[in-house]
Amino acid sequence: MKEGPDIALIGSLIGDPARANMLTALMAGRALTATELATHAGITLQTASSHLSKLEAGGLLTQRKQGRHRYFQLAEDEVGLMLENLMGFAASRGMNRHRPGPKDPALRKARVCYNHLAGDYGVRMYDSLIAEKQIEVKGDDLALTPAGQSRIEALGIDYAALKKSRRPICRTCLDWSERRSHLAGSLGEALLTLFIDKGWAKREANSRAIRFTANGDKAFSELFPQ
Amino acid sequence: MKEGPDIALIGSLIGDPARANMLTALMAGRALTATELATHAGITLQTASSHLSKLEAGGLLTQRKQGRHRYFQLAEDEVGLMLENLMGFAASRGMNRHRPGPKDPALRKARVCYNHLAGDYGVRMYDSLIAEKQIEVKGDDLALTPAGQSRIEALGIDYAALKKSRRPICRTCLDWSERRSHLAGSLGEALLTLFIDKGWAKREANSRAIRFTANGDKAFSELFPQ
DNA sequence: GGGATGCTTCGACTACGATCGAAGTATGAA
DNA sequence: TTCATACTTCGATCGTAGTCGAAGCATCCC
Repeated sequence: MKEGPDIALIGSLIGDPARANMLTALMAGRALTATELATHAGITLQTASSHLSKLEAGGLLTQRKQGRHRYFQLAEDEVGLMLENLMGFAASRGMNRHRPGPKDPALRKARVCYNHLAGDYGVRMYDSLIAEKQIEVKGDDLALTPAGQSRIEALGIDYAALKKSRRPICRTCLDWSERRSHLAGSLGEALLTLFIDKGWAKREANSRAIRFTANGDKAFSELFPQ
Repeated sequence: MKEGPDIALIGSLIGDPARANMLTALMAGRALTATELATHAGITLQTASSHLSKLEAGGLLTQRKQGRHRYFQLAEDEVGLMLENLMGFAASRGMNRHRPGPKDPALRKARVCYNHLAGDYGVRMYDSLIAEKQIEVKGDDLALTPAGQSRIEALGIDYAALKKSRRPICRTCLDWSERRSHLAGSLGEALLTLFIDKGWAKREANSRAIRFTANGDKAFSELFPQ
């Protein structure tokens, strides 16, 4: 009895609809203010404030003060991974809050998973990187090969900077729409940033969806052939 | 707003301490009766009954009637995997219900994860199988190699029977104590059953811990060298 | 300074869900 | 049949957590 870690604590944190909405909104990767999160959850600012402090106490969120705003975001990569995993499970049980709407296909095609690319595009990129041996599965985690390293540097990603951080560079994340792995970690983040900086892809407002431009689509397909 | 699957539903199911205790108890893999689960959770039978019907409605549990008993167990492999994943997250946040006690080391050494072996032994077995190319990572999932197939048949496992089932034979599961992968799926289950049938290992009562005998220890090390 | 805006804290209300006693159903044993 | 066990359903109670109004800080702008 009473063995192991306390899953009830996290469960209850996620279990409240208002908090779940906030977390889902934060899965889009942007840091959001308390007011924004309140409207996302459909509650008043006071209530949101109380929820946010609980989520922060539980280690799911961190806040940054900037002027008179407080920006909240998911505390670490692990939080995003855990949430995506839960979403996958919920989706597999048919626990959907909405009948699949017009937005759904866009989300399945390409979306933000906290800070990296997910959906069909995310999986395609991952598969391509594996097939071309630029990343490889090493025991339990993912590693960048020398070939992969020079490749991403050619793209303009600062490998040294990635390496300096304590965060893992590569890591897998389970996709709830595709039910397949895609690339997370600081490299996953850097790649998504790159696509956006280059103007290949754009985030849709108030959504996790990512829209690729015609050029971006072409460039992406060339970079990551099927 | 309101995108994606409803994580609040599962969250709230897991979020109640009584239900979390029941689920944790069921992670030991045995099917338990309502009365047993009630004592595990420290509540009366009536309350337990209400919780159990909720968990069943949520698709986390299934029940089997046997005489006047009702045996409850986790609905599918996915449920166990999801719970172990949550435990891993909770453990990483230091959310423990108890100060690490005397039982803790035993659990870390070898324990049941729903229906397969986890802990140090589970990870060792997994690593060994990979190193000897008896299972291999194939894209996103695990596959038994021809060498692995004849190997497990030599051990007395009915490969044809495993293959017939719709369940995946091999699959990875994230270990919350080791933070590494170990082998789940029907093969994982068959192997654990084998160890117990051969008398190499024994389940401890009312615990997820598994105790290997001296002989079992030796046999295990020979079968799965480091 | 004065007046927004953004957010937190306090206090009170409310509703939902966990809880258990009591009664009801089903299975098994004698 | 009768009694015992295993469990469910009903009904009532009770606590707690979510909710918001009002007031209190903090920051920024003019």
